[in-house]
Amino acid sequence: MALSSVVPSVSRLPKLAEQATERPNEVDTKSRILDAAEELFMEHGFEATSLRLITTAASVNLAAANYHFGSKEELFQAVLTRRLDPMNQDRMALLTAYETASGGTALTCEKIISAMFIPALKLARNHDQGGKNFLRLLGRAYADPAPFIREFLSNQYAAMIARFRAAFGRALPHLEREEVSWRLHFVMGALSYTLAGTDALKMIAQFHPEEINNDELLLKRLAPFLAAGLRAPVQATDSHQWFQET
Amino acid sequence: MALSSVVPSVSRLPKLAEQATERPNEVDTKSRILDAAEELFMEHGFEATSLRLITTAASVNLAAANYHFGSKEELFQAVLTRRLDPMNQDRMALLTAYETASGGTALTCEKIISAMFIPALKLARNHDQGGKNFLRLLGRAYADPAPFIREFLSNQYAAMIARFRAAFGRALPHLEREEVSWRLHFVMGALSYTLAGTDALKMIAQFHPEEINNDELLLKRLAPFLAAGLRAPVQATDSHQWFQET
DNA sequence: GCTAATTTCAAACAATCGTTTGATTGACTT
DNA sequence: AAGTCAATCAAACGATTGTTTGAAATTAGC
Repeated sequence: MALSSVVPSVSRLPKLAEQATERPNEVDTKSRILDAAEELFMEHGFEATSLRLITTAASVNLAAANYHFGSKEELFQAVLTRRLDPMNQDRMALLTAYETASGGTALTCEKIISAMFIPALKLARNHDQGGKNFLRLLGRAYADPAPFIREFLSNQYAAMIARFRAAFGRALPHLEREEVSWRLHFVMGALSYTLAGTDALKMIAQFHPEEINNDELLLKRLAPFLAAGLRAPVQATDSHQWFQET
Repeated sequence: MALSSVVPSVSRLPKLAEQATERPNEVDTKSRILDAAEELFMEHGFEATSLRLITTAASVNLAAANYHFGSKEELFQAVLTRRLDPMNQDRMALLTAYETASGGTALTCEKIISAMFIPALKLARNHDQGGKNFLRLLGRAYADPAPFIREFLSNQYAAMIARFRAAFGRALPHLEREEVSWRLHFVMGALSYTLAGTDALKMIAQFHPEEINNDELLLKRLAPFLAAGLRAPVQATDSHQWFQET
């Protein structure tokens, strides 16, 4: 917070021109902290993860976390932005590509859902970068009550949500704007819950213990479910069919 | 933990036969702690809520929390059990009532979803008991990474989940067991995410600022979405229609 | 009214938290 | 070679955490 520079210079990073064959996993302190923090925040949550746990796992000094990121909250935000920002950029770029390819005709729900999920899937496949850990961390962050987390995510997602709400509105012209907002909300809910929870992983292990590419299997189950929900007929406002006891 | 009795006797609870007109909100220490903990756990999460915050809000001594509940974790579990156990009992009882009423014919998805949601709705309507706070707390707990929370919820939900999975299996005979498990998982996800998040409340305030009975409006949007998703056609296992780039 | 059990209370416990400090290291510029 | 500046380090900061203690207060049983 009172740090002189959140982005310090690169004078002493990797001993400069060291032999590349020396140690392949040797990266700068900043990235080591981010990697360790990503895994530990996912495993224990924000409050329950101490900076000492993170810096020990990263094999760096305790003060390095505050030096490079300012505070624990800023470190958490840095962990999220590192992957979340590119992913949402990919989502919007893919949606734009679909729309220009289709000419003037409205996109199908399937296409729009693909534009949301393919970038997430691509991130999850980045095993060398621990992308799968990040998706679970993201799902947890979405349910975290801390105000600074909710504000941060709200800002990060605002542009993408607005973009996809407009696309769904064109794909489902018979739905009023409010209904489209609700259904997009439910889509995001089922997605983040599935990515965050451990239950989904348990189910995959139960039914397909040999399966490696978990996330594609997961989204292949989720996508038809969501597309059908999006296309559901609207419920009459005064209807009580759902809530009569018998 | 090392307490002599987690369930102490009732020797000094409400000053015994005090005048009922004295103070209507005068309840025993144990309930005061539970009420304050329910609200504060929902607002700040488990780790970020200190026992001093809880006991101060409840106007009781700090040591009373450990005396009556043993530990902070046991207090959290007590907060959950107090409402979760009766709600899940209600859900299963309602499902049984529907099944006996229908004779031998299988229930519709709408009926089964009703059996899941009506008890939750009934709990949310208990304004004198702060039931709405509890539903949001429950949704947050479902995304909490703490192992003792996940184990506890898994045990609490196991019987109900198994009961409803069987009902959905009979309602959707064309789906294989694995697919039914997945879709039930997605239903639980959209529900808990919607109940836990603040976004849903913001949307209600945005579109219906005058509306009071928020939860019924919310579930009236959610139920058709989920029912359509449950009835969605199955996706071919080798199909790639969802994930091709163009 | 007396004893025993239960509950409340103020105070302290050891441990851990995020953050800061000041010195030291090492690579760069001039 | 001297000096500059970013980076690392051990150590400590004050504050807060969950939990425990032992005495005081209140109630229940007889």
